[in-house]
Amino acid sequence: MALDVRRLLILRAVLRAGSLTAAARELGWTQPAVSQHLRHLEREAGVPLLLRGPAGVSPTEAGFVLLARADAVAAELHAAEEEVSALAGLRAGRVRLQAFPSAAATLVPAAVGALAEAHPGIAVGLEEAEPDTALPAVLAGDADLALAFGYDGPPSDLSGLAWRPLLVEPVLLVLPPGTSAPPGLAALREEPWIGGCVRCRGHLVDACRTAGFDPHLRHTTDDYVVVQNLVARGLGVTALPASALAAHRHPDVVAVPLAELGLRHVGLALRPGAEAVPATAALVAELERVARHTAPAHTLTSEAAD
Amino acid sequence: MALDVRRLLILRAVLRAGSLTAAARELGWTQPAVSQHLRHLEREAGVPLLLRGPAGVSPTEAGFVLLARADAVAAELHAAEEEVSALAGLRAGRVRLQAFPSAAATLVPAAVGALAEAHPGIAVGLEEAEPDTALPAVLAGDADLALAFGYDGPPSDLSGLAWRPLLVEPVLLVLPPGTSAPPGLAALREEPWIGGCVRCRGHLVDACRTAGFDPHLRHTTDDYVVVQNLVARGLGVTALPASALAAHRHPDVVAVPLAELGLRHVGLALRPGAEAVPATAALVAELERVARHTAPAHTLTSEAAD
DNA sequence: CAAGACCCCAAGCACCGCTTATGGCAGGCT
DNA sequence: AGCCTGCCATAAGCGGTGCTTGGGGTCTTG
Repeated sequence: MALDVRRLLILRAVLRAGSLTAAARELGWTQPAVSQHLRHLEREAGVPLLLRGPAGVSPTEAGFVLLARADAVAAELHAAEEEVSALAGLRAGRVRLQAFPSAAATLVPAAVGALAEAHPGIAVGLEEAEPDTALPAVLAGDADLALAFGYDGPPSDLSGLAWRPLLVEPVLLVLPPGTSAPPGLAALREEPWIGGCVRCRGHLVDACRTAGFDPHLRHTTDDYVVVQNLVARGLGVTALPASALAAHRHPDVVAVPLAELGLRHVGLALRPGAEAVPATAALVAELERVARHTAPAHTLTSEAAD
Repeated sequence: MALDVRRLLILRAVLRAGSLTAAARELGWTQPAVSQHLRHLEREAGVPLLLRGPAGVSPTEAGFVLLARADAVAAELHAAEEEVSALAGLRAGRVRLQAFPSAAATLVPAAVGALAEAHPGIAVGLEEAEPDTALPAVLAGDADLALAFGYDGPPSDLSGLAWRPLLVEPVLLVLPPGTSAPPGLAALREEPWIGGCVRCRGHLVDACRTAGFDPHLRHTTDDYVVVQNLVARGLGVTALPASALAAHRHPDVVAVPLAELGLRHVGLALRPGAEAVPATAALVAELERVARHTAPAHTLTSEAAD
């Protein structure tokens, strides 16, 4: 009593063609092949579906009922092919991207803009999120792509995710106006420090400890505009990655590269296999292109020249 | 790019189960079987449909789209099975019956009534029609069943139709009140005759010619009530099959059997194969049952005893 | 009356599609 | 840490589905 869907579609072909022979021609088969399928289908149905006449076949009531259902199935199938074809051809698709603030301000608009121009059907949804929330979101399937970072290497909590590095950028010391570049981090041991996001703060403390002191964290904000305003007023010193300064640069603060602050590795995290999804792949490619073009400016620009 | 419907349903099972292994269990297969089907489906689609994780799979956008389509297909399939099952179980169905007047007045109501009681879901549509129109209607598919007749044998124009005999009935001479049974047809050569339907008229003329004369056909009507009223007024004589008299019997006319008038063969015409359609078969069986019970009354009743 | 259309049936064979067997990978338990 | 147990993929083998060819029957058509 379980009907075979394929045979339902064969029945449809037969009824549309008007005879088994004609249907077989359309399907590229021989007539007995169609005949056997219909016999099976009739056995499954338990009811005759066709009346065989000398000039072709005509549906019984059951055949007519199944024809209507088969038409609906064929329509669904056709629609499915259309939709998948649109997804494969980048005429449709949706990518949910989570990115940390400074990347959301620099890389993302350029990449998403270029993608929107090349493929208007692709809808990119951006959500600003630090790696600590973005990576689990991708893992849980709540996002397709996370623009994340790690210090001195990829993020450590990439369990089950693939990592595609985009760029490596220096971390710069950010000092109040008029300050001259210190010889090293240890020279700033008595200064009040401004901490950024969780991950950045942790890295800053690590770097200071390596330099031999625990920094006095007087202020904490993950907003790179706020940070620079505080520094500009002389209320503290801090460290910022190059891209944060590229996103916004307070004209008065002094930014100098310092090897002790290490490097920030920016990249994309996605679930294994997701790179083969066309829309995702297109956005990844666009982000990689943008990163290639902007990375040299970040990594090579000597901010000390300011 | 042509998607296989069955694989669509397999994808559905996988996404509902959450993993290939679980889906395989549900389908009664092994895991690699499901894995291969999905690989084929993804190749057909040209797009990844699933992201494989360590704890099962989750759909990509394309997979999600196909899932929705597969759900619709499954729903259609299920509905198709329901409908066919109802047809097979006589819980639904429609039979278009064409019957000649006297059968429509006797056999049909009894049979259709019994069928309606036994299977309320079966809808019988009756159309009154002489064999000359009923048989072509069945052949053309405009009717499922024709209650028809032939004189001295089944109808001659059964090209391509199957014939199921129901009963054989005598044709009776119908005479005005007070008339006594004539020795033979030839004794009525000078009487004014009343002709019935085309086929009946033809048979009457044939019988008279065999008896050696051409009958004077003064009146013509296929309505057996009208015929008897004319006879009752002494306006002519005629011949009527037993079932016409069973349907309506004018109290005054005299009806006597006469071998020269031959026998009328009543039966069912249907397209070959149609007897296997449950609803049709049920009506056929009911008609045969009714005919078996009423036929002896017709054939054996001596109307001359009136 | 033969030719051509339609159908069914039977037998053969190829390939699809399932199975078994094996390996890799990630997470969770002891 | 190391094993164990999920998960999935791959490869090889084999059975059965499902196609083909070949032949026969019936009804319409020229």
